Amino acid sequence: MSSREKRGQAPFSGTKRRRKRGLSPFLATTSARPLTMVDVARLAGVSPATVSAVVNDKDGVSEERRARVREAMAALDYHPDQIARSLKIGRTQVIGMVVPDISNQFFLEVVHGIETEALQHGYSLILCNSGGSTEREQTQLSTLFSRRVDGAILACTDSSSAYDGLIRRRFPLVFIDRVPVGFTRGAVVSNNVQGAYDATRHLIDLGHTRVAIVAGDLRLSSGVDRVEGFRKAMQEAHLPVREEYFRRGDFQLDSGYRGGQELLRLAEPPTAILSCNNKMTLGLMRAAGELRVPCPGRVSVLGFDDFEWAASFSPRLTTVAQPTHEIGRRAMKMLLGKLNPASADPDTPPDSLIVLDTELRIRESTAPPPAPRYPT
Amino acid sequence: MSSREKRGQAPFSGTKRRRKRGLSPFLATTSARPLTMVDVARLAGVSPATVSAVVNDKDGVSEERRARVREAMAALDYHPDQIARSLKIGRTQVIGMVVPDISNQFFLEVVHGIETEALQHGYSLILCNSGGSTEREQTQLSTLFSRRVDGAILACTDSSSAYDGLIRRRFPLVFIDRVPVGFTRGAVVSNNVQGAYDATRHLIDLGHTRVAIVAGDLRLSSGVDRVEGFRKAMQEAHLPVREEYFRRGDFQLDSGYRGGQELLRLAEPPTAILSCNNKMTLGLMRAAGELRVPCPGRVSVLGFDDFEWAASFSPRLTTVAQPTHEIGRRAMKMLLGKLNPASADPDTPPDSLIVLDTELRIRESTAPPPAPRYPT
DNA sequence: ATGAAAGCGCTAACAA
DNA sequence: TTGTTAGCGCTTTCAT
Repeated sequence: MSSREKRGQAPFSGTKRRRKRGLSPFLATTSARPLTMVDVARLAGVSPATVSAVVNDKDGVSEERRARVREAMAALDYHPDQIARSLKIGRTQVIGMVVPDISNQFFLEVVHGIETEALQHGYSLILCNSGGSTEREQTQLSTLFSRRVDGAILACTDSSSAYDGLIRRRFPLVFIDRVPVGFTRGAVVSNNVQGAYDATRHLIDLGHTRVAIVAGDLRLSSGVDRVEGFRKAMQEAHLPVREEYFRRGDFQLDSGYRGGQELLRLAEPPTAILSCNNKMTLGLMRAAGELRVPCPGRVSVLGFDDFEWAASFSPRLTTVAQPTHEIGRRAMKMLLGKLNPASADPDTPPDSLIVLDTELRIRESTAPPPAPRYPT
Repeated sequence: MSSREKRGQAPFSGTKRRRKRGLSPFLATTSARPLTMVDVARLAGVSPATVSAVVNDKDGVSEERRARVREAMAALDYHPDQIARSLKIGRTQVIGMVVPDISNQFFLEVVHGIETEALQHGYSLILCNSGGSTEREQTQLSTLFSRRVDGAILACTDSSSAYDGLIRRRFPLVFIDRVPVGFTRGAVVSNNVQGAYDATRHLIDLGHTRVAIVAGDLRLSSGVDRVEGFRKAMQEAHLPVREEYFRRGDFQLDSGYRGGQELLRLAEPPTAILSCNNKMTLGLMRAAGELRVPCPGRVSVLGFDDFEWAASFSPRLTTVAQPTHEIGRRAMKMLLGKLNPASADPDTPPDSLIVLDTELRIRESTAPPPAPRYPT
C-alpha cells in the first residue's frame, strides 16, 4: 500500500559502467549507464555549468532555469558523483577514524559521538580497526591518506613520535583517549589522573588499606595516567603500593581475569581493587566469581568505564564513567575547526588539549573492608 | 631512541592544495604541494604510465625501471591518489554500512566481522547510523551512492519495498539481521524462529507455564520471527499465550524496563520471561531489581543476544547467542561475491538467504518455577 | 545570466 | 617494453 508509493523515490541509478559517450540518451531512466551532469543538462536544455551551479546551490541562476534543472534531476534520479567532485575540488568530505579495538564498547560510543557530529556537517566516516598493532595502524593511516580523507581521528597505539610526520605535514589529525608522549595538543581525552584519583580516594575513604590495581597498557597515556592517579591518592593517604598489588594488564578481558586470579589468591589479598577499563573489570569479576570471593563482601571492585550493563550488574558496579559521547563530539569539533578555521568552535580550539571530567558513580560493588583493620 | 628511527617512514605528504603546474619540483619532499605520479615519473626519468604500472603491480616493466620508480616513490613519500583512480576505473574499493543503532553492541560486533573481511580484500568501510529512521536511512543510502561506494550492507529500518529500486538497479546490496518483507535473497540473518523456539522450550522444559515475552519491533523481521518461535513452542506445549504476557517493545532499553515493570506487577505475574534483545534484557533486569523480584528465584529471564558481560552478570544470564561476527563476515563475503562474481565464496552465493544458527547458552538466570503449579 | 573549455590525478588503449 | 594521449565527471575561470 503505502510501500508502493515509495517506489519512485529510490535514490539510485544503475551502476553498470559501460561507456560509449555522446549517443542517444534523452530519457535514460531505465538505462544501465550511470547518469552524468551532461545528461541532466541536455534534458533541461542548459549547460553542465548551470547544472553544477544548481546542484551546489550557487546563485546566479535564474529561477526558471533552476526549476527546469531540478525537474530534470528528479526525472533522471540523478545523483552527483562525489568522486569526480572530490577530485576537482580537492576535498572529500570524508574523515577517517582509527581505533585500536573496535570490539570495545568505549570506542563504539566515541564513534557514535563522532558520527553524530560528522553527519551534521556533511561528513562521512571511514572506520578502521588497528587491532592495537602499530603496523596495522600505519597501513590504515596510509590508506586513509590515499583515499584523501580530509582529516582523521586517532586512538593511537604508539607513544613514539610516529605521528610527527603527519603533524609536520599538517595533515589534520586529532587524538582521542590517549596521546603519544610529548604531544600536548590536538587531543581530546578524559581526565584519567583525576578519575583514578577519585576512585582510589573513594576506596580509601571506605576504610580500605589493602588496595590493588589492575593497570592497563602502560605504553599508552591512558594506562599511565590512571596509575598515576592511583599512586597519588595512595601516597596522600600514606598507604603503600605493594608490588604484589600492582598488576599490569593490557585492557583486554583476559588480563583482568588473570590479574584477579593472582590478586585474590594472595596470602593476604587486597580488600579493594581498581580496574583500569571495562573489559578488565569483566575479567576481574569473572575471577572473583569463580573463586567464590563475594563482592563487595570480601573485595570491593571499582572499574573504569561505565555502560548500561554496569548498573544492572549484581552487584551493581561502582565505576568511573568517561564522557564517551562527548569525547567523540569534541574530537570531531576540533577536527572541523582544523578543516575550516573560520568555523572553529570557541570551546574547542583546533590545537588545544581538551581534558574532560570523569564521573565517579558509586553503586554496590564497593563497601567498607570486611575485617577490622589492625587496631591502632 | 627507537622512536627516532621511525620518522622517515611517515606515509604522508602535504595536503595544501596550491596549483601551479609544470614548474620546479625535482625533489619536492618539503614542498607543500601534493605529489602526483608526474612528479614520481620525472624523478625516476620514466613516463607516468610506467609509474602507474609499478603502483598497480602490473608486469611489462623492466626490473631496472621498476626499481627506479620504487625508489622515487619512496624518496618522495608518494601516495597514489585513490580518488583520481576511482574516478578513472569506476570503483572505489569502499563499501557502505548502514545500521539502525550504532550504540547497540550487536551491530558493533557485526561491523567488526565486516571490517575484518573487508580489510583482507582491500575494502574500506563507511559507517552510517540511521538511528532507526527511514528518512535518515534513505539519506544515508543516497550519500553512499553519491560517494560511489561499490556496495552496501544494510540493517534496514523498513519492511516495505523501499529497496526494490536499489535491487532493480543492481546496486550491490546485502541485508543483515532483518530483511524487508518479500525479500528472500541477498541477506544474512540469524535463525530467529529457531532461537526463540529453543529458548521458549528451555523455559517450558524447566516447568514454566506462565511464560511471558517482551517482543521487539514487529515491523522488523527479526522482531516478528522471534515472536513466531515463541508462539510455536507455546502451542506445541499446549500453553496459552496470554495477552497480558505479551509486551511489545522496540529493542531499546526503556521498553524492556517498562515491559518488566508491567509484567512483574501483574496479579499473577509470569514465572518466566523471554526478552527479545540485549538492551531490553537489561531494562527487564533493572525492573526486576527495583521491584525486588529475585531472578531466577521468582522469575526466570532468558534474553536474546550474548555478550561478555552476560556471563559475568549475577545471575549469570541464560541467553540466545547470535553469531554476530559470522553474520558480518558472511555478509561481506556475499557482497564480495556480488562485486566480483568470479571470486564468489561457494558457501555464500551472492543472492542467497543465509540463515545462521543461534546457540542457547544456559546459565543461571533460568531455573524451575518457584511455586508448584496447580495440582493435576 | 550563461556556456565553453581547461583541467583535478589517474588508467588504458594504442603507437612506437 | 615504453610513452603518448584521451578521457573518468565534475568545478571554475573567463568570455559572451
